[in-house]
Amino acid sequence: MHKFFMYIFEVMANSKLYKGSLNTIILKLLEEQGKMYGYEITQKVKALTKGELHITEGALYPALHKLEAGGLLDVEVVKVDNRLRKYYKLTEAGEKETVNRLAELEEFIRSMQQLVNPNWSID
Amino acid sequence: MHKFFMYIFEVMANSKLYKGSLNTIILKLLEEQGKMYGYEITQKVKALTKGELHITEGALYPALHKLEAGGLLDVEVVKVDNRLRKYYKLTEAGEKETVNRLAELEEFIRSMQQLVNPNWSID
DNA sequence: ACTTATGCATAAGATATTTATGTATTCTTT
DNA sequence: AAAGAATACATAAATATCTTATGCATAAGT
Repeated sequence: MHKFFMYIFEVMANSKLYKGSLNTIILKLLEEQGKMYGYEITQKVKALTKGELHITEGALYPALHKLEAGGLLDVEVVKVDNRLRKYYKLTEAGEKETVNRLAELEEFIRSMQQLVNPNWSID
Repeated sequence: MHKFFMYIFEVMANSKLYKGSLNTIILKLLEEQGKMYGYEITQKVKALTKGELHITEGALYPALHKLEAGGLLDVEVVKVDNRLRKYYKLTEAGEKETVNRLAELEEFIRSMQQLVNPNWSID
């Protein structure tokens, strides 16, 4: 792709990822997909959100390591085409935590809609 | 209220405020209400979200000061019952910025729903 | 050959929040 | 009347989460 268009795309794709949502996104994707590796997650998020949300590697990899350290994820290292892939999947604890995080996120979204879209609220 | 029940309430009300959303909440409330003071904002958010979202003072006051310093808010100090109130309202720049922030937030919510609620997505 | 894409990683810096205090007045309950 | 709770502001230290920058290495495209 030409550099100019890449620049344009960069600017367009600069939609904010609200802090705290990354872990929930990771957990949810793993719940759906079974297992994924880091790079795959970044691409999947781009695809699902049509380029709106951009997961940076500097955020993703530390997050994966932390989730693993916290016992929510298991890793399996695989070599494909002479390159490493680290496949992550939910542990049992991870599955339970995913339910909680999703409930929290949905609650947050509901709350935000009450604030932002007050015609839905009672008062 | 008894300390035990306050504790219980504290725990219950511990729903996460995703980082980055506070400024947008402030701007949106001011857009709706015209003018508000800090303490009023904390109470309004509690009321609108039925206790789900809890804006801490340690986050709110610095945020208000920064929005003011950035030219998005104007202040008016009023003495009521021998106590100070600092009423904030949107400047013209603040009104414009509110539109942008709300659009960003709605875009974020849309993206999250695509991720969390994939039955709405195309693929 | 050179660039882009794939795939991992980490460190430094920025930023937004929580937690912990602090001050002071008024209202409510015992 | 005393004590606690609510009202109203504020700030500093600690923590968390992210961006930006950088690094390494292989494969694929141009």
